[in-house]
Amino acid sequence: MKFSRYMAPTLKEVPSDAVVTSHRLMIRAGLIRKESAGMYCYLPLGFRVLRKIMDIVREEMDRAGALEFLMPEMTSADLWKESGRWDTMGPEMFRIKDRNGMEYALAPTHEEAMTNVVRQIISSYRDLPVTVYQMNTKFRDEIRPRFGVIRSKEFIMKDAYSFDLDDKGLEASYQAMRQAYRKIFERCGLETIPVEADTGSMGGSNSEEFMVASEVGEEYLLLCSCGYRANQEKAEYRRPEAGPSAKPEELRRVDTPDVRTIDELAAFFNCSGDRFLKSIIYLADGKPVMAVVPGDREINELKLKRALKASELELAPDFVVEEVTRAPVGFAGPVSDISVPIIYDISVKNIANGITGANEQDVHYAGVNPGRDFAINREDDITSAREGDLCPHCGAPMSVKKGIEVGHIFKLGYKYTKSMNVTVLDEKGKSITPIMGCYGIGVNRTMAAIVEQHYDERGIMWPRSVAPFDVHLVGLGKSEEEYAKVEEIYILLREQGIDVLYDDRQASPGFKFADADLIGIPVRVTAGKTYFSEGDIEIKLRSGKEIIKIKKDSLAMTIKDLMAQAEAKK
RNA sequence: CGGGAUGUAGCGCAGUCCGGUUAGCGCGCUGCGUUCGGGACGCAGAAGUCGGGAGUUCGAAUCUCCCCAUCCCGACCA
Repeated sequence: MKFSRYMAPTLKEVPSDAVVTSHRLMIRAGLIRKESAGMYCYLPLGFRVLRKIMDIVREEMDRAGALEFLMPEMTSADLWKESGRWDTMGPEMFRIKDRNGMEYALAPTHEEAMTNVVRQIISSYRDLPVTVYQMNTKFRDEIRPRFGVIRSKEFIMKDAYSFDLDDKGLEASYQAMRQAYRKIFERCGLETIPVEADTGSMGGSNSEEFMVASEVGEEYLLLCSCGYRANQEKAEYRRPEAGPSAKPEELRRVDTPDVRTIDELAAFFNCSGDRFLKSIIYLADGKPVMAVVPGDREINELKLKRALKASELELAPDFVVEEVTRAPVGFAGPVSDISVPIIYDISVKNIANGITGANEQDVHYAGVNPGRDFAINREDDITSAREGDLCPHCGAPMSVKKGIEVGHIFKLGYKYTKSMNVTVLDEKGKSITPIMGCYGIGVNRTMAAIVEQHYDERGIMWPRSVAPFDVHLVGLGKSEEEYAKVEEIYILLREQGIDVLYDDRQASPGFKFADADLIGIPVRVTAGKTYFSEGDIEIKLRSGKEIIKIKKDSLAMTIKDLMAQAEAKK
């Protein structure tokens, strides 16, 4: 491809709305342009990269035996009603009507649609196991699209769904996908951290996310040297063996006029947040519950929901709090009698001489000791693990990293096959319900994540596997004759099956080098004055410094060797 | 949805507080010339509903009100 005929609008300056590195570089290198919030156009260079990623995904999915489909983007409301998600998906799902008033969803995911086709086709245990997949656009009315292509309203997802006869089969399908995912991300040049995850609104049990460590990640990961790794929303932690060995103080009432929040309390009592028993009233399936956690810990609502076995959980409105505690919001606590069930976080037990609300306006208790001043009848892990917490497996302190989720695999169970009534006959002619797994990769997000992991101050440094071109040929000719000589190289490389972007523009050398570095094609070939005088062509890797000089007849071979080496390193 | 910020040429910005003739600057773009190995230079140009609407005023990018859009921080997720 000749640069002069291409559309790769590189920029020196970044549009002011791009903040994170990958987003800035993708715009600067001319890969994408914003259409509007959360919607992006892929320009030719960007689309090439996207396609390379999709090719890798496709190869590995096919290798794992998955079957590729192409599903409609518009899915009828009936399907969603059948699974029950028409009501539960909420405003995140785009809904549209046709001229007859028929309702559809712009698919945010395809469990229903895939389950629906598959159930029409399978009828016997002989048809299973089967894993189907597609790469297609998903639509989500995100609360806040962000970070360019990392969180957008419209994105390409590879979504796969497995159908098995039993748990054992599901485990095998799940593991096959797990392996495929590892391979895919590895081939894309991405270092991923698989972590235990929550299953979210999709429903199901076992689940793992593939995370790319990054400052712009939206997830917090807890990592332990023993190999335990989990998403913060799921991560467990172990309570330290012995609590602080302070001498128990007398329980006493303290007047605390207008002191409510943990920050205000910490200032008032002049002590750190971990001394407080934060008591929050929730409505679990409509019924009030008090959750008590140390003041410096965050309640993890997912954990709490699970601990309470509730399907709906929300913070109680003020009037409920007032009713339950007989005091304004800010003075709740477990010491004085209270009529609602109380659940304690596991770390509450270790608090000595704590401080908590007295269920009375402007009064707190100090010198509060669990066991003596209140009984812990029900405790569970209901706060988020954090840096330094002890690993649930080995007890060592864990560390925290931010990550971008690029893939997610989970065992769905029977949620869709049951609600949508999918059955096959077993050997004995008896109807059985298959069990499902589901596996997603955010393709655009993967592209952004690759940039996040491969750049320097000059621009992107694409891994060869996903680079838009193999070679960036910089021509530095001045006369028509010199241009013709460079063009010979271009033709020669193309004839050798090498994908080359040839910078044939009339511009200064520095300008062309800067663009080459920005775009980040792994191999740069320069034909300039040493070529015109002595026939020396220069090869430089984007990731390296040294320049190899070479004659024209061995150029193609050398480049192929370089490419093969890069491949072998992986 | 709550909190914060921004909106002036394709991009980056100044001007707005304190209203006043043809709205500036840099990059990019067009033409000519000189350059040519790390974002060259000179000269000449093209390009603007000042986010939109209403209002105040002799006069509005600038003041007032309403609306819209975008970005950042929180709850959703690939």
